[in-house]
Amino acid sequence: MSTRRNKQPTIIDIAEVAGVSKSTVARALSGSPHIGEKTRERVLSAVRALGYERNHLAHSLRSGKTGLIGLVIPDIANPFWAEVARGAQDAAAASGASLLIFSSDWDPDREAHHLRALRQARVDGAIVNPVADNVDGLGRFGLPVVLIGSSAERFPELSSVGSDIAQGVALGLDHLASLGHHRPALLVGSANRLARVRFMRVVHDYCIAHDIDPATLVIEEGSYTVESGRAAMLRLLERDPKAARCVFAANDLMALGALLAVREAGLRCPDDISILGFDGIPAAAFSDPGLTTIEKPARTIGVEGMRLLTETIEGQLEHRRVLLDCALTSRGSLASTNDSPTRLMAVGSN
Amino acid sequence: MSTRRNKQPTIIDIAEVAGVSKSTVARALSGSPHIGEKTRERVLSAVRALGYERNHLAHSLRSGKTGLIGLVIPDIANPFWAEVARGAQDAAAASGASLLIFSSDWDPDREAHHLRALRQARVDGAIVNPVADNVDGLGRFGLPVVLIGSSAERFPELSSVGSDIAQGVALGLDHLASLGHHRPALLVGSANRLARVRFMRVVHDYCIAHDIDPATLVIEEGSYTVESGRAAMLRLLERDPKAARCVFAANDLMALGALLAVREAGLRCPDDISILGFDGIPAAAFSDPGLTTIEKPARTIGVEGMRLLTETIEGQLEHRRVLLDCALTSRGSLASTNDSPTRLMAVGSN
DNA sequence: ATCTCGTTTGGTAACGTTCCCAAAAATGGG
DNA sequence: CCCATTTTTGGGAACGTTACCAAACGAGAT
Repeated sequence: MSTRRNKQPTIIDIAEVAGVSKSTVARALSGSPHIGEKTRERVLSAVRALGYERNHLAHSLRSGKTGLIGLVIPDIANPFWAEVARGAQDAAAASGASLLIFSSDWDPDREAHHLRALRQARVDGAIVNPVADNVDGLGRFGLPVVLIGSSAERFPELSSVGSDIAQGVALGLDHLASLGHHRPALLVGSANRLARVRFMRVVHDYCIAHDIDPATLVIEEGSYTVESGRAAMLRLLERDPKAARCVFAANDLMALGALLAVREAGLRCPDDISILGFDGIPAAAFSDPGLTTIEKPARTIGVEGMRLLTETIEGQLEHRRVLLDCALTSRGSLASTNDSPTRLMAVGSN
Repeated sequence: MSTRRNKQPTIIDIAEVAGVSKSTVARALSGSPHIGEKTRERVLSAVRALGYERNHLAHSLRSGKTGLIGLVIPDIANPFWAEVARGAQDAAAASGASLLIFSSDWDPDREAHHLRALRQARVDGAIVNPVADNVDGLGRFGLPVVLIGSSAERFPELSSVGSDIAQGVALGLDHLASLGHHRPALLVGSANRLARVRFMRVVHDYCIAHDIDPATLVIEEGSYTVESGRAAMLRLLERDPKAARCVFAANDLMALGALLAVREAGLRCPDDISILGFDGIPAAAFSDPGLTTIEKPARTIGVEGMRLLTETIEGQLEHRRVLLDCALTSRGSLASTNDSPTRLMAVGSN
């Protein structure tokens, strides 16, 4: 009946040492007022002596709360999502919760698999960036959920936090227009991805509002990777070397790829071709020229997502949709159309 | 006594529906052979009908295994560690485990805090990149641990997996020597960081072995960030503009910072100054010129760490130290000393 | 001294599993 | 058709915690 060796002590061990019942130990540990001052001291010193740490599993099983939060994002190795994860993690740590992080790789099957794992782990809730079109999987998740990122608006009945793409795109297109680029070529993502549809719709709306015929825009398709951006830019240059003076990419990786392609083609950015990115990944600061980009508030998305989820779990919040503003980060990849038109000739003849 | 509404069903609910005892349900679920074929069918169809999912908490409490693995790294938003995390996560997912990821921010207190949280969550084991000098915290962790990264050798009694820095540094210095750079300037990390000490020792050993006096090496200190690398490079150029023809940075971020500083100073890489990085972060591919770097097998470190940990947990493995080879990724930031000496003049007079 | 009231304590039943042991049912041989 | 043996099933107890209820205790009022 003595303290078991080689195992973590339980409240029963404590009770034995302190000479009280386990109920009393539980009271001392939970800071209940219904306990004498000297007994509390005795229990707490026994706790210190044995190095007791409460078994979170048993606590969770009894109380129904695990202190675990699920985070399902496309790819933790992707700098944007890593930043979101960091924000969520900081917020979670601040409220004493732990994060279970999963990468879905934009695969609905994997997402469903991870959601199931989260439910079985009895997480208190989850923050999810839902992939394309599995409406049902999320619907029957049955736990508090906060959606993050672009595709959140597909589920208007769930709380969500994302960056305001419409505001970001408008910010970018306004800025490009102010430099004289009224009809930038677009580097968009794969046709089957929701983000592409949304990006296109926002651009379309902007064009309508600004008396530009959307049909006249030059569009190339990539898959959100550097390599696909490079290939798309090469296709663009091949299609019409002179037409593309300005490119607006739907994410920074493709923009950086475009930058590589421009250099590869013997052209210069921004002198010959201006490039505007979207996301604000750290790597955009290290390119030459530095990539001017519309920066999504990645870390804040994680923090706010966690905050919304906490409130949802505590039942204080019925439903909310948070849209965070994007910001323009100017580096060197944009030039005005009035700048050195001769330069284009010089390099073109090179 | 009927199925509770609005709650996840338990094996008791299943037992009721299938008209058997909970023991029988447990047997059907665990695939035990001691059960009749038709009863198993009946139970399983009840499981499907109710949408039962086993409560992982109760299972863990009873069995003593949680299927949770802790991962403590300096910063999940750091591309190198994000890549490690991805590798660990893939390996974990393959064996049905879930990862609890924590960022220590190189702070021993945070690390200790996270290790305590992991112990309370009753994780089956942990993969840790230990920060500087808290030998004790890890020693009394009391759970299976695998160390990853550079500082692992501080704890020779624990299994660990890391990249072979000595091999990587030798690879880099050999390569630089083959280009005529026999005495590269060194951009190292903060003096209080273990990684810096190790890097320096390896360089020292290499120099002794190659008849180079280590004392003649020019050394600048940064703190593993782009900005600190930029500042260090600027100091280096100020110290002696002509001396530094080649810089070997202890990590890629500082190398990229150095690249920015070189450009800022009106010089060119690699024509005027060669830069070699260390790590192999994705961003190194997007700079101009692309950063030649010694690439650590980040993702493999995560995968192998997870593999070692699994074996340790299962008791198959007593102790092992795995060292993975680094690889040289050549991009464009290195030039031979024989290349265009006139170029230096031309730019220098610019 | 007795009674009441408030504080402090212990006992016990959950939470949902798994595991062991014994009871029941099915099988086979005489 | 009965007994021995195997297969299948049910009834607990346990994992470590929390929560509720009742018992014990002291103190103050009568």
